[in-house]
Amino acid sequence: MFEAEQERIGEQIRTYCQTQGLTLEAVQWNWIPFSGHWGISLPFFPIAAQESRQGQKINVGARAQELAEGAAAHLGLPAGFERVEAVRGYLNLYFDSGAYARRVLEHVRQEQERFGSGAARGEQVMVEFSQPNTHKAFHVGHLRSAILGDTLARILEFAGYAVIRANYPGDMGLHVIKWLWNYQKFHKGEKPQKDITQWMGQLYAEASRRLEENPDLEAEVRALYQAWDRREPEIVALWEETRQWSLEGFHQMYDLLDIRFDRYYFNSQAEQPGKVMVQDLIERGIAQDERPDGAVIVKLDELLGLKNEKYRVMVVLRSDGTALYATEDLALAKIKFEEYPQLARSLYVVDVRQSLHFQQVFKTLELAGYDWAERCQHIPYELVSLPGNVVMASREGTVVLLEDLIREATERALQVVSDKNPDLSAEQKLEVAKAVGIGAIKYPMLARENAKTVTFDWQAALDFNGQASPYIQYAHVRANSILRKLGGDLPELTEPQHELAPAEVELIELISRFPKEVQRAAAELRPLCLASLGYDLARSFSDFYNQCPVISAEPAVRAFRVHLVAAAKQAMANCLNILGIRAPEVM
RNA sequence: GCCCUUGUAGCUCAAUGGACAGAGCAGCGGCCUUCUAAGCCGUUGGUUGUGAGUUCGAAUCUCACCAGGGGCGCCA
Repeated sequence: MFEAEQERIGEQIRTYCQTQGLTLEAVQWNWIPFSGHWGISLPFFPIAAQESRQGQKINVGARAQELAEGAAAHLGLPAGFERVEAVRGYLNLYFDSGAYARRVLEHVRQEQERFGSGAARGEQVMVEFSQPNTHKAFHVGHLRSAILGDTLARILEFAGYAVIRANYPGDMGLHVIKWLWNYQKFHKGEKPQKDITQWMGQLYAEASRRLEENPDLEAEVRALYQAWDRREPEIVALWEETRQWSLEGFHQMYDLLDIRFDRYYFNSQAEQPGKVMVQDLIERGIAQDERPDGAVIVKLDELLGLKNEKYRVMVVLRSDGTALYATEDLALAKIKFEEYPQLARSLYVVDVRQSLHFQQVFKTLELAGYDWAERCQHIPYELVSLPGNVVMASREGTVVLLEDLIREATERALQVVSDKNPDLSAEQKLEVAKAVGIGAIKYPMLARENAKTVTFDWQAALDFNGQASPYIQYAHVRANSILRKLGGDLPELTEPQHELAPAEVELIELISRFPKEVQRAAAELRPLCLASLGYDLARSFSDFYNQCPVISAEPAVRAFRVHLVAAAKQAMANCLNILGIRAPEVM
């Protein structure tokens, strides 16, 4: 937020270093830890070490301190700062706290819900996520891609990118045929009730069970698959109708989760174009057709002349000529860039087990000469497992259905809100329960490194205490409560006339960090940065809330603190919003 | 066999290569005539899997090893 000053001082330090016969490459400012004041810090060890490497016999620590002291003397006291010190090899510059505080709060007041957002970059990014299979249940295991992808899209958008949110449902395959077979034979004419995906999932499980109990029936399923391949109108019509049911079911789910998409691509739509691309690869000698004895493959390591196996061999078409996922992924990538030629990046939020697959697909596209291949990137994430390291799988029956989880979480939240705040209207209570319940589900999936497994257990998921989203929401509500009680417009914002309490200092510091953390989260594609900051903000606000009275404070102090409360509330709201979690006004 | 990934407090997880490795949960002890106790305060808890290396400085980078998870020609 104060880059201009930092840069100017960085220049001065560089000049100072030159007078010492040293070159300072990049000025990397750090935060000053455990200071209780704001400021920026620069270690002089790298420069001292530079001298050491040039053969001078020096004590690096002592020399760093010497240089820091020299730099401090050279700088004097720059405008906007109230103290400069050299400590243990670090140069610390402390902002003029009154001016700094006013500036942060003023900035938030002007930006409001845009606070923390980056300037538009004019760069288009597609984020593909969720990819649910139609004709199947939607369980907690599917949740991570949906939530992670949605939040990444929000982060990128807020950071200044033009984001296209894409979904890619698996709407064809053996699982769909099985479902259709079971429906035709045992459920003809039935229509889904209110929990659509649950019903679809039940029918799928039933189909699997029937086939397992009586394997002879698989001949019927195969026959049906062939009918589909011939595109028999009756089958196609049934597929289209039932697929729509699934999509409606997904839509209900996304609605509950506040997740939306701009564009849907379908598995089935990439099948034929994929086969065309494979034919092209064969003709150009990139793919090898080993049919009828083998499949169509791309020998990636061999083509690249690699000695160690890395990309291995990718099968791009089955020996019977039918398409695989790989076939379709080749086409899908191309379809995306045909539709959006300006895409700077095409991201795939897909679980980590498919890392090799995506490396193969992207490398093959690169070999085929598509210049956009290098703009494709797989964003891997680990799965959601159950305690005891049990992976959720529909077939094993080890799943927690999403409907059940959402219902349970919101019911639990409703109970708590009714208990804590009985005066709210039934409508308000329900709204709060949804915000809290959904937030409690989302937060643990975001406050974790993408590459780390999320272990789902009911107790932790429904625990609304501690480091969880209800804590942040609650802090937001408390801030709102103060503002509501004071009512009316905010007084004029001036520099604080009182000495700021440590809790005020820390809170302002955290608020000021938000814009940078947004950029970092976008650059690293890690929602965790913001999940952590949101929690830190809430904790810091709670601290302030307990130590610094607002309403009962004397007028001058109150005038300043009201603005601090408003800024903190805005920062927490923006942070929650970017995570896809609602910030209620009461709870 | 090859590749990827994880290992931090009893448990779940943090920590832009930087100054004393931090939270939550669980445990124990306190705090509601004071802006919502979904909160706050106090307290207990660590040779960052092991061993080397790079660096002025390593939980973080490199290598080896140990342990868990995942992936490796027609599953998705």
